[in-house]
Amino acid sequence: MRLGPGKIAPLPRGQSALVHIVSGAAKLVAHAAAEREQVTAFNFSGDLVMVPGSGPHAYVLHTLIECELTVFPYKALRGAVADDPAILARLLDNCDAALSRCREKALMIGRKTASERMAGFLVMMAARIGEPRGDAVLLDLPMSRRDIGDSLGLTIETISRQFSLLREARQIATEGRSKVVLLDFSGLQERAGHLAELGPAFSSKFALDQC
Amino acid sequence: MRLGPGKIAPLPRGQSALVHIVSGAAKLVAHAAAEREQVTAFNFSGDLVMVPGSGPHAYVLHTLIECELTVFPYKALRGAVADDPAILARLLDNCDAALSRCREKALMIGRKTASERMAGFLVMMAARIGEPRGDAVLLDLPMSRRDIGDSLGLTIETISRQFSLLREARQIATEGRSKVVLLDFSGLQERAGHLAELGPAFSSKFALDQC
DNA sequence: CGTGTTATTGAGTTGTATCAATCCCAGTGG
DNA sequence: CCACTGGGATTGATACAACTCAATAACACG
Repeated sequence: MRLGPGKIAPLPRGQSALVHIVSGAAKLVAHAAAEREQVTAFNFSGDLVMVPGSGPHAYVLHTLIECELTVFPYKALRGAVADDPAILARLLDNCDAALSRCREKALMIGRKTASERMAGFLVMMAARIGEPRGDAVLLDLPMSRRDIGDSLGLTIETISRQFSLLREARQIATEGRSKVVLLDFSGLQERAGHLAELGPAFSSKFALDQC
Repeated sequence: MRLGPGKIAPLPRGQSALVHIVSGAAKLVAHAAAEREQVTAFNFSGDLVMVPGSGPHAYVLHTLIECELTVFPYKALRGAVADDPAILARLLDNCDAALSRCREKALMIGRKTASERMAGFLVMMAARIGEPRGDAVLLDLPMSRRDIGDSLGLTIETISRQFSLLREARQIATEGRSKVVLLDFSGLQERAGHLAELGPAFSSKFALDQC
């Protein structure tokens, strides 16, 4: 399946789906109420995303840029591989990594300031899609300020102000709407309040989804 | 392993552990910084909890009341069952349920008001440890106001004020510090902003952990 | 080079945190 | 059985971080 940017992935209704992002970038969105959305995860090429089909809130997978997707109805897939230890183990490791990231996200949203969340987001994105440029890291973010806000539990205005503060602090530089240069990576980690480096669950490999 | 109330479960350092709560109740705590903790999950008898051993923040399992625990070093367990599809499938389903709950929690913390979070918490706890009493549901909460606050990303004072508001609204009644009677369950669901009933991932069975 | 969308910046408001007193229970010992 | 006691809970007053509303600026696209 190929989708243009800003599209909603057509998934089977009423049941969970496992989506493989062959290429592109997407966001998994939970709908809390009208005009109140929470971005559960950002996903990039190679990721496997579990999209819940039932529960107290509705989930939707939005493309950020053009995407190639492969969609599996989860229940059927789960039944078909019930006696294939290799695939089960792979799914388990993916799910475990996604759980770790989701917990980190809950901690970030629940107990961190806007400044700490912003720095944590940039460090996380650097681990996912950052390209080293000497001492600095180059990021080309496919998501809007609104998406970042919906991911961190903040408003677009607060995101924008945090970008401005980080620019003033000379920890980042921005080029256009989407490009960000992380000039002081260790400073950002410190600002994020991280105790240690990000582990394997936060890198690109074996990612069921990203937070 | 048997532990009294308010104890920290002794787990192997530097590696992840899978803990089976044979009996009792516990909380999984993430340490953001001094005096800033996030309760990642509450767990009750029968639960399997994954306690991450590495990552950007430190995790600890605290008992709330007396507990019997069985601790497995996760890496060793994961290696030992690598070709056992039944156990892998069980772990996968547990992990999947935990991920669903953690996502709901992230949504709750990121995009809901104190009132909605409090109602959501009570509905969630009712699904876990509630006892029906005619139209009402009886809850005996093993955790303190501080624990609830650390779980919902709020302070003890805000939790206390929300309890008072719910009492004034005649949606709950309280007896002593720990007992809560949910007098208007559907009203609480509505207040929580839930679109549908809680699904199987939120009941007691097959719970890797609770949010 | 318009034109519409997204981002930035400013001013003012608000929900929750913080600080500070009580108050109330659950143990403990008399 | 009941006073004592200490930690948790409640309530009130105030502060502040982030939200909301509003106006301008910057970018991307045709």
